[in-house]
Amino acid sequence: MAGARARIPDATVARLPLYRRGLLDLVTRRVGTVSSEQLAELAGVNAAKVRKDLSYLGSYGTRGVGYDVQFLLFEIERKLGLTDESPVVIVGLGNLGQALANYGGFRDRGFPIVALVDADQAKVGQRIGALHVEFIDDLAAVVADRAVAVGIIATPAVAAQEVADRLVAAGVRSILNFAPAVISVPDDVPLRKVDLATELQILSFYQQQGGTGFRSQAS
Amino acid sequence: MAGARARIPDATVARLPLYRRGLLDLVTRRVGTVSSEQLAELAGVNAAKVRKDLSYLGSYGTRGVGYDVQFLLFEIERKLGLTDESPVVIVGLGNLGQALANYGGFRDRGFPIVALVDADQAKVGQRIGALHVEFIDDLAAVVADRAVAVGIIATPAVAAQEVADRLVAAGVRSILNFAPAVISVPDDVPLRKVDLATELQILSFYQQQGGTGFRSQAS
DNA sequence: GCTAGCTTGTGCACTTGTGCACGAAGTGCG
DNA sequence: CGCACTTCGTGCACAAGTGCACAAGCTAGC
Repeated sequence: MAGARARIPDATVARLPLYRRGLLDLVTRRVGTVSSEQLAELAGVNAAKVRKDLSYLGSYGTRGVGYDVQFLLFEIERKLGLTDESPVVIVGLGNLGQALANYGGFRDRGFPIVALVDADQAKVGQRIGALHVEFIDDLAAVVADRAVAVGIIATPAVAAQEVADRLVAAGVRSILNFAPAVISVPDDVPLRKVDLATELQILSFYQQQGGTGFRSQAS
Repeated sequence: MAGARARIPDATVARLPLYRRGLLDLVTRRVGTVSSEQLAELAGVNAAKVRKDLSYLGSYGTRGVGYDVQFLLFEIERKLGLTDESPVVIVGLGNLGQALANYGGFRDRGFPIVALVDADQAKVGQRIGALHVEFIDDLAAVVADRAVAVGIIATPAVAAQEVADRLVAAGVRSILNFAPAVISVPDDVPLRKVDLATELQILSFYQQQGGTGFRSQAS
């Protein structure tokens, strides 16, 4: 019974990309089926959790056999909404923004970067990778023309909220914030924050405490 | 009653850097005391959570008044182990590694990057920012000489585990992994993983579900 | 000193997440 | 066919995290 399952828990959603990566690995290795045990190994979690997580998607496994790699991969991608590409705009092209612009990992996984914008006229026109930097006032036009779905904020903290407002106004549907600032957006715009220094500080705590605690994970 | 409090919950540890950032903000604005309400606003969480989190550190507030900004900041930094700098080595200088090397946010927050290493001889000697790239076989010497405490893995996925092993062998005390791979390290080496594409996939899910879910946060 | 007004610290109930343990269901061999 | 074996799906108990609500404690004004 697949249709109309209960809501997928947040913790499970956060793990689906891990399973997806493991499955992609198996696909390239021409593996046809996988057990919860093996997938758990690949994703770095325990087998019971894998089975429970996957059961939220539907009953896609076969007892005594395991999960069909291709099919499961497809179902996970469908649930994650990765069937179509989601064009991305990066706002702010300091060091971090430039790096993200050059980082191939996004395009490979269905999130092509289609525009770069900055508020600094000195940066406008500059070429980074295959794109050139555009002026932030053109954001609305850029988003509309290229069907941009995701906005990445890589500006200094002080500019983050204003950029977020402009991204939302321009019609971007979700936002990933790298600026070390708390920003607020309407409830219907999913927002996530990544702060590299925060990660180091958390590591520092556990290291000081003498090791163990919070094995792996993040995101 | 400050001494020998119970263990600090993981969820609280993950928020301490947020409070710290808010407090730094207040310091520059010359604010002397702060209420849980205000700090909650700055950190993007609710006030009850702030109070409970801070109570794990000890009873550092004053009823009717709030928390002393300077003092609280100091206590949080002490608990996070940020009293001394933690030198960082970056392994792997592709796009992401180079970006991280140029990103000033680490040094500013007590994590100076003191070495860059790569397995590719063509990259060795190349200058990035104030540093030049060194060969990975010299890792142990580099770590020992410059008291490196943290290793950042920014290599392709296939190399991640081997690099992790070498970092641990060289004496690095904690690891931040940007490679899209699950790696394992000894229990006494704190490990965190950041995967940028994972974040986008999670956003994609909530966006597809029609907005709400998992407001802010990450890390 | 006393009262009015804040703000902290925490007990408690509730929600979410985790993982064991086991029944259900499928495979394959003799 | 029947049996041994594998592996999923899930009920259940426990652990962790959250947030309300309120008593305790502090300040300030008179």
